[in-house]
Amino acid sequence: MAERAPDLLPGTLDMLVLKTLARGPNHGYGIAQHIHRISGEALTIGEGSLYPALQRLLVNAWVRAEWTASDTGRKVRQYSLTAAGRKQLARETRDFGYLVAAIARVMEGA
Amino acid sequence: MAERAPDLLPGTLDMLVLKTLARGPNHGYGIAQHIHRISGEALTIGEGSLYPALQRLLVNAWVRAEWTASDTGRKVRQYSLTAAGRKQLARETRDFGYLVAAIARVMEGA
DNA sequence: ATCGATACCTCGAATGTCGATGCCTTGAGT
DNA sequence: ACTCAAGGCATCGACATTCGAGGTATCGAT
Repeated sequence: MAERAPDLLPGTLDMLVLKTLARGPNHGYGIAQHIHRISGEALTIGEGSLYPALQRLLVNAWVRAEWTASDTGRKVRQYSLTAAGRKQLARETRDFGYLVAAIARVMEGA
Repeated sequence: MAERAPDLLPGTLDMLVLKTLARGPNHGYGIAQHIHRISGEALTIGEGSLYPALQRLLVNAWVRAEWTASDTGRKVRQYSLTAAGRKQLARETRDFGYLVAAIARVMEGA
């Protein structure tokens, strides 16, 4: 019965993660927090969405992962964008723009 | 392995269908064609997506269906928007706007 | 007579999100 | 000393949606 608005537009998570990593390497939790904060708390990335997404990106070699020690000596997994990831980000950004523009045309009832 | 751009932004189909019906009653095929045409051929609604969507909308009473005879005497199923459907369209349109705005904030790296 | 467009619908596979759960560490509060 | 929140990684099963293919049928034109 609930008509909940989704936390996310399905299919856009990979793009958001790539974009976040384009600002510099980051770890999983940090990525989620950055997206949450910069979106004005509108977007909340659950861990059950985030880690599968990172796996996808790893498999496609769009990101690279490395276990490192954080400033406090704690182990964290640092993700960084690859060259292929940068290309993929450009592709997804462009395609997303096309789709939104197409939807806008329908919604404006031109 | 294919990096195809999706035909649709998942989760937006119901909204597009409701919006199309807001212009007046239409039948399934006509809805798909309208969205295809007005989007500049960017959006293609497969029938395997369309009819399940129409079922969802029927179940929620956001649209009404009626078997009628077309001008050529052929039976077609005419769908039309209900009052509840109009409200739902407003909701989805608003929520979609929020989501796109939130994504834009991330993508602009504000 | 057959072909392509119109028109309806269902099915299975693939994909992606989401909430719950589990494990571990660090730091702050009591 | 103990607890508990927060940070941090990850997986699992349920659920929804899209998508291609398949199935049926009518109509107009070749």
